[in-house]
This record gives sequence, C-alpha cells and structure tokens, in this order.
Amino acid sequence: MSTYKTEEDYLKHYDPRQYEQPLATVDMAIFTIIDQQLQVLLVKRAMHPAQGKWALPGGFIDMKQDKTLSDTAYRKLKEKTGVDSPYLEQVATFGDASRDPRGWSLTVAYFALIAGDQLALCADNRSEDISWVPLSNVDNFKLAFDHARVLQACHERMKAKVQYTSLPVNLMPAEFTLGELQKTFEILLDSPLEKKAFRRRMSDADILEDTGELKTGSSRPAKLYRAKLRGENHYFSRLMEGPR
Amino acid sequence: MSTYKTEEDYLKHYDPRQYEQPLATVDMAIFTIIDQQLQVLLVKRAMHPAQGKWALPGGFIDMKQDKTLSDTAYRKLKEKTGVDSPYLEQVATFGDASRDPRGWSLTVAYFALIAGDQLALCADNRSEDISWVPLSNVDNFKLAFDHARVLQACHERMKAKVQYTSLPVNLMPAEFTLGELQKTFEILLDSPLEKKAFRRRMSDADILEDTGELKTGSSRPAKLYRAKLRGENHYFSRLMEGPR
DNA sequence: AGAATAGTGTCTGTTAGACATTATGCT
DNA sequence: AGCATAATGTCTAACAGACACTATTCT
Repeated sequence: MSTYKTEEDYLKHYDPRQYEQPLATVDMAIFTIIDQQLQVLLVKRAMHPAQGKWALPGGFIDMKQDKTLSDTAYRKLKEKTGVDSPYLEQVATFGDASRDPRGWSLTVAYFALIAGDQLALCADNRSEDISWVPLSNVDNFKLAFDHARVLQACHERMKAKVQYTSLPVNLMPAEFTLGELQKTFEILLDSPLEKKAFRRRMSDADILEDTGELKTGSSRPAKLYRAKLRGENHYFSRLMEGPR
Repeated sequence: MSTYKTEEDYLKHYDPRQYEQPLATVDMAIFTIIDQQLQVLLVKRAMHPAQGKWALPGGFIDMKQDKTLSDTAYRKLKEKTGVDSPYLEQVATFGDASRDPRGWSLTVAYFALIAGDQLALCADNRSEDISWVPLSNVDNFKLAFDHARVLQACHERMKAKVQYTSLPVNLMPAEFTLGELQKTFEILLDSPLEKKAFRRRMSDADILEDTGELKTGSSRPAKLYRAKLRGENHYFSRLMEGPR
C-alpha cells in the first residue's frame, strides 16, 4: 500500500527526477527512390558523440514540443526534408546500456517513405552534411551508434511489407502508370515481377483509380492512376513471389 | 561544431541529468490458454498512480539490473509468473505527454506466450492482486493508463501472426497431438479451421517431429509430436483463412 | 515500317477448402 | 457393436506464374 492517501497527494509529492531515466530518442530511416535506386537519408553528426560519423536522422524527444512519440518523428522528418506528410511507420525500439556512450539509452525506430513528387522540396537541403545514399552503398558508411542495426531492421520491415501490402504506392507521385508502380515494387524488392500477375493483383485489390488521363512518351501512352486512399495499405492474402 | 576537442572530453563533462527524459517502462501482455480460452495476466496496482486498478504487468527499466530492454521484459515476466523462457516479442512503443499522470512517458509493449506445461509454475502466484483473465472478459476491467490500447495492440499483433506463422506452437506443452495444436490455433484465431488443410499445412512446413509415442484417450490414439525448434516461427506464404 | 512499351488472353501448376472415407482405440 | 476421434483420399475452385499475343504511339 502506498503511503499517500490519494493520487493527487501522491502526484503532488512526485518528483520525476527521483529516478534517472534512460535517454530516449527517435531515429528514422527515410527512404525514397532516386535514379531507379532505393536511397536512405543520412546525416553527418555535427556534435559529439560520434562527431563526424554518418547516422540516421533523429534526436531526443522534446517533452515541451512533442505531444506524442510520432510528433518527434514528424518533427525530425520535417527538419531534415521539409516534407510533412510522408508515410510513417514505427518499426521497433532498441535499448541497452552500451549503444550510446552517454549511458543507458533507447531509440524508437521509424521508417518513412517520401514520394517522388515531394522530393523537390528537400533538394535545397542537400548540403555537405546530409545526403541521400543508395542502400547498396550504405555498407561503405560506418554508421554511428547501432544505426547499422537499426537501419537493417527498418529495411527488412519495409521489404517484408512490400511482399504482402500495397506499401510502394506511398512512394509514388500523385499520378502514375502501372508500369511505374511495378518498377517501384521491383526496386524495393530488388527482384523482377511478372507483369500480368502484378496487374491482376492491383486490379483485384481495387486500390487504384483511373484518372482518365494518359501519360505519353516514346511509345504507347499508358493510363494514369491515382491511389484511392493514401497512407493506408491494402493487405494481400498471399505474398508477392516473383519468378521462381 | 562542438566546443569539446575530443569525445572523451565531451563525455567527461556530460551530465545525463542535464535534460529531463521521459519515464520509460516496459509493459507486457502475457498470454496463455486455460479452460480452452485465451487468457491474459493482469495485476492489481498496489501503489499510486492508478492504485487499485488492474493493469498489464510491467514496470520501469532498471538501469542497474537490466543490460537491455528485453532484460526488463524477462525480469518482469519472471517476477510475475516464475517462467523464464517464454516466447517473447516486442510489439510497439507508446509514448505521449498524458498517458501517465506523472508526466511524459513511454512504454515498450511486449507480448509473451506461456506454454501449458509451464503454467503450473505460477499457480502459487495467483493471489488476490494478480489474475488470469479471459480475453473475452477483459472489457469488464477498466485498465489503468492506456493499457486497454496497449493490450489491444498486443492481441492484434498476436492474432495476425497466427494467420501466417507457426506461433501457436509456443503455447503447446513439450509433446502434443495435431488435434490439440489445431484447437490452439482455433482458440487464438477465434475461428474454426479445416482439419485436412491444417494438417497439410503443418506437414508441408516440416516443423514437427513425430515422437513415436501415442496419446491414448477415449477414442483412437493420436500421434504425439514435438516442435523441431522452439522459439522460432515458421512463416507461411499464405494466410490461414478458415472456412469461407 | 520498326521500335518500344501498354495492355490482354489463356494455359498450367499449386494449393487451400470441402467433405467423404477409412482407421483404430474405447466402453 | 457402436461411438468418438484420428488420419487420409480426392475433387474443386481460386489464383499466381508463364508467356504469347494484340494495341497504340513515336521516330
């Protein structure tokens, strides 16, 4: 039994500084496609610890500014990219005594997808200390803290979801062709897909809307579609398998 | 640029109390099957805040005792149930300014599955203030904090995984029949399954081992199986759908 | 015309659902 | 024998993979 009569009484005497808490941060893997390649945003750390090392964008929860955990994620994302309505998904939380030299720390990892047509917004941010890096090249960066592990978890979760949801739609501009959408799936999965099977799957899912317009190019024009609902994924009952 | 020359220098002057951190806890939904029903362990809070209310077992990360986040989860689980090698999976982290009256807090939610044959261990723990509650009855408990939401997330994740993994094997005793395993799937999914489809699925997955023994009862004896590997799940490429 | 990409028709193999049938122990 | 449950045989519907074929625009 508590020594306080009421909860108000207890709270009046409660000092949050009584017990030291772990450091709490949010880190995120922000993915986009540039030059037909999956890329992730990395920042070069300006301050200690791990000064000069590349890391996932992120930072401490600001108990003043952030009402919720995802506020922290959205705030960091806005700071780094200027984008404010990406697809955002929490992946996992990593916490232990040694991942940060400042002490016991935990980080809540998110991944974000930024559509091609939002990318222009953050072009001016491409300074020396912030850069899109192809995932195929990320091994050449010695990431700070345990960010290699965090990034891997984000990448794996994202790839897994591409196999059974319509997740890649979130990387598309407002209007796109089925060919472009398929290409996006293929880049994320790093594996080719059958055209007919892919189109059947999309058609059965009923998640796309014909705009009535056509995209003309160097060959037969393709129908332009838009997503019926953005931000929400459709779940398929089978995995997308690709050629055997 | 930092004002410190080296990282050592920076760390020497670093005071973790400089910035107040959110309260960090681990909460868990511990599931088992009793009386052919899915049940979850709830504890009655002995202390403020939310004194007297029922809640998911959990508590603060102990930076002294716990090397990692999952250490906290295992420690709490051991304290409440006596079980020390359950199936344990992190679900999500919930954090905001208002979920705990003491201030900005976050909780990392886990779910655990306890096999039938480990249950005896915690029978003596069934005191007034800790109890297995059928999930169908949990709505009658006004859970503390945001634990209703946390429990719901744990339950949904668990149910979803039953549809495409061999997760329910972790709720089985060391040896079991296919009929018993199917019954466990059905309890978790809250939906009947086709016997032949179920057995074909298990057989194709090649995750069970015939013990050579039989379980006799009031009718034809059934073969006893054991899991080839405990703690690891098999992933199916299709969802288990049940009758249409 | 020929290149290039969009879009469709259709065959096949795999597998889950349905349900009938056989098997084997118990009382 | 008759009941109860275990275990299997087998038909069918659904659907993904494969790939050929047609369609439409551009140069």
